[in-house]
Amino acid sequence: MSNIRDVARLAGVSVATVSRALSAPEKVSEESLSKVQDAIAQVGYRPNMLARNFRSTRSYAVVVLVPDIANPFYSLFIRALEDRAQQKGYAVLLGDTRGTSEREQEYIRRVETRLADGIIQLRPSSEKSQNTIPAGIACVNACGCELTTGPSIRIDNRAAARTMVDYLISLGHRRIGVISGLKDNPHTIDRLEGYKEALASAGIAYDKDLIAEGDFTMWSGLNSAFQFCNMKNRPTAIFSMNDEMAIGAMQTLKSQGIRVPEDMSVTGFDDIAYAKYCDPSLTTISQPAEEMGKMAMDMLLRIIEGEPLSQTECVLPTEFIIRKSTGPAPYQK
Amino acid sequence: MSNIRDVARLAGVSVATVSRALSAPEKVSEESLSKVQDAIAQVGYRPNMLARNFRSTRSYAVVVLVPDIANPFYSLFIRALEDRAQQKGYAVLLGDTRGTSEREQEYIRRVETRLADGIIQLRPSSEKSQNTIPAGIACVNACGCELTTGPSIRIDNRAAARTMVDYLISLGHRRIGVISGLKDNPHTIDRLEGYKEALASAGIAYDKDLIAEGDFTMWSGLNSAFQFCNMKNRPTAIFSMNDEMAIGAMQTLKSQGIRVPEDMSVTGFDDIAYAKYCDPSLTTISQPAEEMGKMAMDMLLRIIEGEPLSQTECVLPTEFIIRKSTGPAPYQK
DNA sequence: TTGTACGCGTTATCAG
DNA sequence: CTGATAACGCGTACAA
Repeated sequence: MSNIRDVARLAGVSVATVSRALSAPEKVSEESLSKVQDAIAQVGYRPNMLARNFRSTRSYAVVVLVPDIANPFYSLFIRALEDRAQQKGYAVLLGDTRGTSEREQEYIRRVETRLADGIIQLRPSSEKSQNTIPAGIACVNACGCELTTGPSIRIDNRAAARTMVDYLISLGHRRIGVISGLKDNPHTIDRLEGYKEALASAGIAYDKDLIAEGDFTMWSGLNSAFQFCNMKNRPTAIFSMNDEMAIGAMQTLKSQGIRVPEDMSVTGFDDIAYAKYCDPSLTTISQPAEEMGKMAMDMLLRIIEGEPLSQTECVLPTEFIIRKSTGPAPYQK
Repeated sequence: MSNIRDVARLAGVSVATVSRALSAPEKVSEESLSKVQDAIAQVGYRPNMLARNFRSTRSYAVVVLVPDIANPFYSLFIRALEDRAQQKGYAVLLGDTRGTSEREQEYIRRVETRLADGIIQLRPSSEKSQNTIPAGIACVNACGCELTTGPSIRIDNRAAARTMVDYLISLGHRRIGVISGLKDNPHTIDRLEGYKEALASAGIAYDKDLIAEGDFTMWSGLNSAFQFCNMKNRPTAIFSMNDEMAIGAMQTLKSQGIRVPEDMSVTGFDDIAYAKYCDPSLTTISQPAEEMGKMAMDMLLRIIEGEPLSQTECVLPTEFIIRKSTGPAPYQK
């Protein structure tokens, strides 16, 4: 509970000297410095960062807005973000929005009231999905899409999806079901685009009955898969827009006696930790979450500190990972 | 960028009145109130919380120390903690320690320098595993064990483990392998105690060769399981100290042609989301993470605000969940 | 190199 | 009910 004045008094110097001893030791004589250090140790002085932040009108904290922290895909991002922030002396304020814009508003308000210096957005935003973050607030989207406005880090979702579907087609699949995210989710849109491109270039007609709308949860994957099981002319492969839904879908298929990949191939997206361990292990697209988080944080801090940005949008490469959930299309009568 | 003085000037009142209009509107006349509100709207005033916090020597933030945010078990806790903190007007500072006490120190320092008002510890701590949190810092362990000192929320790990092993024994298993966490981890110690108790009361001798040390990761479960596969007299059941290791272990068993549960039963601990969806679904112990997080946060905020604690240690009930990874012991020659 | 003095935006006290 | 003013702890011109 001691303050800088106590230290100054004990050391026999002024508060200014103590302040300098802490933030710019080279501007203080050896003698004063050691006297100050002794005094600090003696009274157990800890600078009051609340006061320091107040003075500098900076909180040295950054809000990370995440739709759901329990989603393992976001966990990877957050770990990278936190790591980087810590390195640079910033704190991460966790903002689990639970998908509601109401909660999002509360966190935005934290920036407006100076409790945070900026925002990392972990939700794909575009012009359509109303971007609720007011202009004038430092913000980087670490998980963007093609239509994202403002600074962002992203992958090429369309190209990645296309790669995946091209691969399925190369295995002989012609009827390829899709388990998508919510219809208006920008990732859904980009990835669906890639799916359509792949079909088109193989001369396969797009059939909207092959699109099942999920919401990126395992549970929705489980349900969507039933839709395909019950079709008279069911698909021979399922392109799921994330790993969790793919895993849920495989569960359903197994329960219906459909073998993966012999009877039906299944693919995921994201490459969460579990994708490698599920049964069969999942063919998927790996996102460089670590790298993306790091870059997003760097970009945000640069904006906050008023440094120039070399680029405002950054597209990182994905990795296509073939595992055991995919195989040749079964013979169709 | 406008401050309370600007508002006061525009509204034609004093700064004190503006301050009161915001924090105690009932102490201000209707007339002044509306003048103030108009002025606030007009200049787009946002109170500077940095100044407010400085004034009140409180940051209204709480550090959540977590060994690894990517661990799905902790995610559930964090979600509950964040939810509760948000409700009560506190922010959550994410403190991913990556298991290092160095990082832990940095976050403790944040409390000492007033950047946070207290700490939620999501690591089982005991007298032995040196508790690095200095006295005088408000701290609650949301994930305690029997030896945890200070305020804590926990489950009865020993009893839960015993319930699980009793169940395996009731299925006819006599040789029950254990995949433990690190040896000195308090959870490991408590759960191992429960294991031993169950064996003892069934008159089964404890065999230390049946204990494989893991580290709570899927990978370590995968490895540990090999140890059992290769034994001449291999166990008929594996009691894994968390779900991830159990899932890893099942992967190994499958790869070795050992069927679960026909040839070998496997059990987990925690009941993470995947436990229900893996194949076969996992018999496990469910911890009330939501409730635990909520209670831990409530307890911490009570300490911070100087309110009396009705109890300093709280033990919550677990749920024993039987799924498909366990079955009768196979016939042994 | 060092010290003095002021300001940052807010709340609390106290007198009106 | 209202207003003037003194804190809160720190950084930093400016003067010495």
